[in-house]
Amino acid sequence: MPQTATPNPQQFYEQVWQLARQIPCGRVATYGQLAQLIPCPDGIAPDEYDAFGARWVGTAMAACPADVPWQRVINSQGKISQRPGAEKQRQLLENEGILFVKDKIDLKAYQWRGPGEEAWPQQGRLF
DNA sequence: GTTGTGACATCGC
DNA sequence: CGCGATGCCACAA
Repeated sequence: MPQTATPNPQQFYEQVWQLARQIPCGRVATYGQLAQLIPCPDGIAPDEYDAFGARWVGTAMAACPADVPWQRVINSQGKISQRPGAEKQRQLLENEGILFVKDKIDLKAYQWRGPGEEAWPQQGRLF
């Protein structure tokens, strides 16, 4: 008899953080992408999770520890979400080798595919 | 126990 | 292509 929608919300948060830590340098991931990479919690409908899981990721990232590269997590628009220090985040991403085009980055080239891509054949540098 | 807000994504105009 | 409005859950006061 489920009383709460998410039995272990905090565990879900740890999943997000752990997944964010696996993002290699020079790569970025979207909130929706992380949400899809994480299995939907027990008792949650897949469609519901797919629809709003991204928001839980955002909430989780809102309280992410310092060892999490939150800077590599952006929205599905390929832009940096509205948050204090957004400009600094852009600098950090540029420092990793990510090129910004009109405040946007090419997710098609920089979006992280998922666990397993962390080990790139060449020192993780694209060019 | 209730109310308000949020580091998103999607659809419509 | 840009902007506005919508919907879920979780957390803090």
